Amino acid sequence: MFDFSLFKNLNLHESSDFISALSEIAEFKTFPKNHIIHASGSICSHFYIITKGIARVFYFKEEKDITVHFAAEHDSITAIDSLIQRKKSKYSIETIEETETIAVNINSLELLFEKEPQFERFGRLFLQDLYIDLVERIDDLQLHTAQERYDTLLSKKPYLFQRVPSKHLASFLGMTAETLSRIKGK
Amino acid sequence: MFDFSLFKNLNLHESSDFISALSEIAEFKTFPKNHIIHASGSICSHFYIITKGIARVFYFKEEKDITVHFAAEHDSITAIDSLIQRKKSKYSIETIEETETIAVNINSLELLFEKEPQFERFGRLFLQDLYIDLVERIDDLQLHTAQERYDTLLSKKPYLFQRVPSKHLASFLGMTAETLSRIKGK
DNA sequence: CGCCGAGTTGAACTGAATCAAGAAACGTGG
DNA sequence: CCACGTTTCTTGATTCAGTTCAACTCGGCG
Repeated sequence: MFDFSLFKNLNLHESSDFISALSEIAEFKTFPKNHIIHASGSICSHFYIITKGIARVFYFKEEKDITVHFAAEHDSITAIDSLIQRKKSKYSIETIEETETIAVNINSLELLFEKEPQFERFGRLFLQDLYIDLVERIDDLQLHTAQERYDTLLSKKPYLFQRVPSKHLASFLGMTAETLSRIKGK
Repeated sequence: MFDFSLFKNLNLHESSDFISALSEIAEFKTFPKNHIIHASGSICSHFYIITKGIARVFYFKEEKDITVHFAAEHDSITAIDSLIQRKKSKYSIETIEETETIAVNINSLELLFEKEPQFERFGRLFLQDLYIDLVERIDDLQLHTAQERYDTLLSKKPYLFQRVPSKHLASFLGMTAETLSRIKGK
């Protein structure tokens, strides 16, 4: 069985049955640095829990590479639009460091939800967390200056500034690389 | 039984059992114009499906009244943070016109999910729709000009421009009332 | 009729983007 | 392990979209 305690969104006490079931449809996968785990335009087949390393979700908007999500140890990562709508994803997933993951096949997960409806609960709770994250991100983008957005991210996820190229941080923060550089220089 | 065909997020063919169950925990409620249905700082007890009228979700950020959601006929409205986290909401809900709703008690809904886990599916599908909406909103705010955001909303929900005061549209679009006025004036 | 909030219009200001050029870091092959 | 070319980062000058502030108009309602 996999060690799902590595995944912060699961509460082990409440969900050991689910974890057993999950283990049966999961497998270890390791990817080298700067590797495209999932390419946009295809349906994303897996949901990944990162046990080591760091990765990002991004897409191209008018030729610009926009990062929308970072995931490090204990985080999960997937092409969320594909997972939700079961259609080709506009997002790609790329490792930033060499990355070790527990990969859960999404079709198998759907089958599990059908067979054991009580596990739907975890799908819902997981989406709820994602939703809250997204709401905070909107607040941030709509109501704060570049400096404030930088400060917020720095306090929430300081390790990103050590491990991720600035250009990706800049697009994630909704500013140009130049602006981020100037903010850092102070 | 209530006519849930009035709610676009439910597919009647797939979910008639769920609709029967939902009907038993729902009731009609009508609110006058400019009425606060739910006040921030309290836990939101209901989830509303609007059958007539229009309402908005808003909150105060540094004294400014920010609208984050509009709902008209066939839409649902609730204080989403309260619904998800079962805690005091930072959002308020206010009618813009006289509004008729089907009100579903959230505690009853939770009990229903516990008793009939197969209904969790609807909770998940509903959240998925919300999530997709939110992702589109982030894209919009982060990557488009005020003019483009105006154009997008005008094509998606033209009726808002007839029925909602401009100041609320402006805050929803992430711009000042002055900027919106200038854009409209062209 | 007069008031007040909402909407409009103009002028000045500003945060951040763009454009440009140079410096530093990176990885790739010899 | 170094040399080279490419990408990333920094720094400066300029521009621009959108905000702020202020004055004025309009429309609804007591």
